[in-house]
Amino acid sequence: MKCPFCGYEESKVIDSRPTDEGERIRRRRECISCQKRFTTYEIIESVPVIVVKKDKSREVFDRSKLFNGMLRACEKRPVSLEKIETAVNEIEATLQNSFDREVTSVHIGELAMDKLKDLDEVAYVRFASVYRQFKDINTFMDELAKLLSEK
Amino acid sequence: MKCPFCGYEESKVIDSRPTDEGERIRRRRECISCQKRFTTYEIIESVPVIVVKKDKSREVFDRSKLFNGMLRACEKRPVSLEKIETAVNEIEATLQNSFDREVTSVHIGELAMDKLKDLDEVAYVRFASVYRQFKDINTFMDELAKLLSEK
DNA sequence: ATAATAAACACATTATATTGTGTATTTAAG
DNA sequence: CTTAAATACACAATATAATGTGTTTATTAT
Repeated sequence: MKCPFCGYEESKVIDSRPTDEGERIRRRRECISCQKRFTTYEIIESVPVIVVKKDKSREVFDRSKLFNGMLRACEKRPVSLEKIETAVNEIEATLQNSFDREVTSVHIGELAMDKLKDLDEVAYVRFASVYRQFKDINTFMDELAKLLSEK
Repeated sequence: MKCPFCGYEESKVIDSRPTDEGERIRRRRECISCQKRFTTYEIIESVPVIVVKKDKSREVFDRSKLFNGMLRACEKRPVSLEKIETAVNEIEATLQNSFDREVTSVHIGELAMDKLKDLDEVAYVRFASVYRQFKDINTFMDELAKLLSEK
């Protein structure tokens, strides 16, 4: 590993300890060239889940959006909140455990539909028909208008 | 290192490569217990940078705040997560390499705007408008008009 | 569409990191 | 101000990671 002080490309480990109950490894390194010491951490690759929509735009996965979408689909249907919550938990876990950094909105929609299919057929059909989103420059203009009016 | 899947506390390295010109080490690990694989990165400990805000109050530089601000600006825009991440990395590196332990929030905002200008004009205008809090509304509208006419 | 780049995978050989034990020092908390 | 926790440091014995080479797949750019 490159030395942060002199930029030399080799350093050796002089101490190595697990931290945070094994979640990380802290290493103390020493530069081969300048002998200066520094600390490093080995961490598990962070996987922020990003949703890629049909128009290729991206946004952070929002659990509550998914929850609300599924809840709307289940309106006046015999599906308990607990069941929806469980379904959302399972979908979220699926996204976290997949090592894809980006997931398509279509894929999430499919996961949601799979769950709804098992929960309630009517809710499933509703969701399937509503799961469409179009965003363009007009959305942007709306946001701007809102910001301007606040001023 | 603890397995992110089953939580078992031992895993072994099956591949190890330097990345980013030796700035990091990427390792591919396999859980001793469940055999599932995951990726880790060894990175140099970040030296805390202090941000001086407009009201002269100070706080530790929070990378994720900058990331989120830029991500918000890019919301529903065709800017990949990787590009934002790269921009944030470069800004963070700039801050780390500056000799000053303290940086103004204004300076960070300018660095972010410079990056966004190259990534996406709409994102840039959004960020700039929020960041400058509409001090010069006409300049802002001019930029917007320019963007719309290009469409 | 395709070329270039990066990540994932495999495997063998060499070299280096890990771990226990112990002390000292710094940092955070009461 | 004192104590607990985390970090830094040292060293020796053992186990594991690093590296070269090469193939495959996935991602990004042209």
